[in-house]
Amino acid sequence: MNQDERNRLAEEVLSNPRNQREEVQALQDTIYVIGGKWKLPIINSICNGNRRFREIERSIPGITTRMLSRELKDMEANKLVKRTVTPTSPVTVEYSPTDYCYSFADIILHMIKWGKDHRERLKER
Amino acid sequence: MNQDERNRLAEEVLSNPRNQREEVQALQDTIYVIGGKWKLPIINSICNGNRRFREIERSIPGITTRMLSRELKDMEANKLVKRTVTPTSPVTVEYSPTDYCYSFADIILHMIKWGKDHRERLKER
DNA sequence: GTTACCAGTATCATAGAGTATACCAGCAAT
DNA sequence: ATTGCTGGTATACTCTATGATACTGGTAAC
Repeated sequence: MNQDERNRLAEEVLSNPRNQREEVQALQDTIYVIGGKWKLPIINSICNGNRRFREIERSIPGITTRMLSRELKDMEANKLVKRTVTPTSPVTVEYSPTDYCYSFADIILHMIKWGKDHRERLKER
Repeated sequence: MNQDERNRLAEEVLSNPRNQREEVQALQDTIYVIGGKWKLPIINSICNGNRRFREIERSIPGITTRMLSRELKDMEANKLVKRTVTPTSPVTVEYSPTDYCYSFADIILHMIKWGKDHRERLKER
């Protein structure tokens, strides 16, 4: 992201000093939806093409079956993912991203970038 | 953020499918640093020009003195903010953002934008 | 018939994130 | 002398997000 682009976004997003309250609100709303340790990694995994439960599970080191199950339910309720069951035998379950889910792409990309830069910075010492 | 810009960022950040692990790592590192309910609102507040303890506190509805105190200590230890004491009487304490702190600007801007868009979406129903 | 994969659920335990409330010393203004 | 500001601490409590472990019912492969 270059400075021009950042300025444009800042101008679009940040209104005037008076609306700081509104901005904090917006920030906290977002944190509420994608907060916690696993939601963003899950969104990222599904947006990266993982669809099946175990596939998603394996793609996220450290997550437990229980947490994945809970988060996916939560995210399905919030229309972040779509759960499709195909009645093969045994049943095939697929999770797919919604448009809503993709609306976090920018945030996730920036967070991945930050994390990578962070590692680099640590290495340099 | 337009599609071109997004593609450029995606290309820069997302390597190839083989490095999904690394991406999850990067994402989780970032979540670890700015996770929780208050860190991002605090960073945002300080980057917006708030400097004094009570000033920051008042700018973030709902936060308690204790949480702000804890988080600021944590963030100072992690070089996210700088604490300056001026020996006036009584002493004046100022918190100021470091460059490191500003490196979250993009993420915060996008999260504020997401939160605002989210509210709009809810209104429309 | 044993092992392994799928998509989960059930149960129990726990650290630590977050809340509530009160309090402190130093100073200024009324 | 009382109220209110500053920059916090202290104590006690709740609660929920997360972790660990085990289990299930169906299927297929060896």
